[in-house]
Amino acid sequence: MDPSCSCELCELKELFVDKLTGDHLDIVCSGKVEKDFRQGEIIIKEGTNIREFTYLKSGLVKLFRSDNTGKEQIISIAKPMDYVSLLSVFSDKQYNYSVTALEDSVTCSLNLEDIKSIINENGTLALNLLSKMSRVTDKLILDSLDIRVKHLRGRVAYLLIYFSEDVYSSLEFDLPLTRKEMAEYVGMTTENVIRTLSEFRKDGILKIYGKTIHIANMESLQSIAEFG
Amino acid sequence: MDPSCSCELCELKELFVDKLTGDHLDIVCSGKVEKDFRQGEIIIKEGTNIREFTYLKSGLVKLFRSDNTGKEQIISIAKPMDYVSLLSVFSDKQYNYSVTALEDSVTCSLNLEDIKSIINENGTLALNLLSKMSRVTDKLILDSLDIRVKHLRGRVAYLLIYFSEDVYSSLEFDLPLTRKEMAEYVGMTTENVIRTLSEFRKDGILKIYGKTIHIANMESLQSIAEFG
DNA sequence: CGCGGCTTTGATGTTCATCAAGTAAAGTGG
DNA sequence: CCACTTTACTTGATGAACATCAAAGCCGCG
Repeated sequence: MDPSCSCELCELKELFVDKLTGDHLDIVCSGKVEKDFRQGEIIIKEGTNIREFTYLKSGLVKLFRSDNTGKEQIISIAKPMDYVSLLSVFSDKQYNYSVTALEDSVTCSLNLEDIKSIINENGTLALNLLSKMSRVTDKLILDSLDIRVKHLRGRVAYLLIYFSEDVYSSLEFDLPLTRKEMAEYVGMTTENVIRTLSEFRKDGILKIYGKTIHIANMESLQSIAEFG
Repeated sequence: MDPSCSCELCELKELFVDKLTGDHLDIVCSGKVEKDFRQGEIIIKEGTNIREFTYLKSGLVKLFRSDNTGKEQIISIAKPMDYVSLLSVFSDKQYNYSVTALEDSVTCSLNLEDIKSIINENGTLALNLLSKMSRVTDKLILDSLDIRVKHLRGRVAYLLIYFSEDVYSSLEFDLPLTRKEMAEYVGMTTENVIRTLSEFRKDGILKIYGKTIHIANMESLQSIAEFG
């Protein structure tokens, strides 16, 4: 293996690079493009052509789409190793959603045609991708179904637990979303996100300092997320 | 190609069988199991192990899951050529949803381990599956997002148009779902499904004879589905 | 028949969005 | 660094959308 290829150090290695050999590895390694994004910057814009296979190396991003009236709906929050361009990549010509950076982020892009032709010749890689993709979309679908049946309190609780456990691994963290974005994610209004947070604060479940959230009673929060 | 293999006649041929050769074809053809189901019968039960790759040859089925209180939520309606066991197959050990027949149906099942090992050696098939899977799950995700932002009238209109255009290709058809199931699909109550249907009838958009629906004004219905 | 499931309609109450108004925080230009 | 503007956040009041509860008609089936 080419020791000069910095993919050696990438966390995606085990999923991707380890399955490649010789020419394929060269194609991927030499064709890759790393990009830095500052918080708030647009990574992918709805309607543009899909030419690359992009994934997130570090940071945090949101996937969202705009409806006919211009209102935004957040589809998903993705952290490193959740592919960014997994949705649509193999089914569509154009992105039907946008991606922006919630925190400073680094992406790595590979030429999609290259990837496709490599998959064509490498079944193991393909099976890996199928499995990875299946996991990601399954979670997305189940989450979306979950959100639909929950009341507002349950939705907000759900979101806070997600950040606490899956993203920051801490009971105290800075919310990477505005109140408005939280609303766009779980399908409610900004006002009611705020009201629900205030209720949680009054009930002693949360301590809130602007964007900083401290979960004081995780058990209550979890039971609200489940049954609320 | 073995002329005795009835897969020759299957509609799935172009997606699947055409990509296979020699031994692989034999494995798939000889290992396949066709099953008949009567309306209402259970095809797949939530929680059982995934051992087969199952798809629908004819009929109509519903995918649904049961929440902790026993209430059912319909995830999707699938017609022939929409894979039945696409969700979860490559990511999970067990089904996290059930499938039952809405109309008399015929399925064909292949051994999942066989399929996986074939994919492992056949990148073209894998790429096809990736693409097919991507289309199916993308649609599921976008539909779920759509439903979340629509009002009740919009959701019911949406469902009626789906049956009229995608399933029965006719302005008049028999609803394969009970009112209760319609409610479970679009996330509302049975009473409000009925009320909404009655409103559409009073507005001259529908004619309703029990389970038989005649769409009298498709344009109105479409505009309700889009903006309601 | 009569029982049980599906359907329908009406009355009532709750949840949530909308509207309005005000405070705090964060940029922006002089 | 301070006035100024803009954007985010917060709270209360009101009304609309929707769920829940209750009751009755319909229809197939034993």
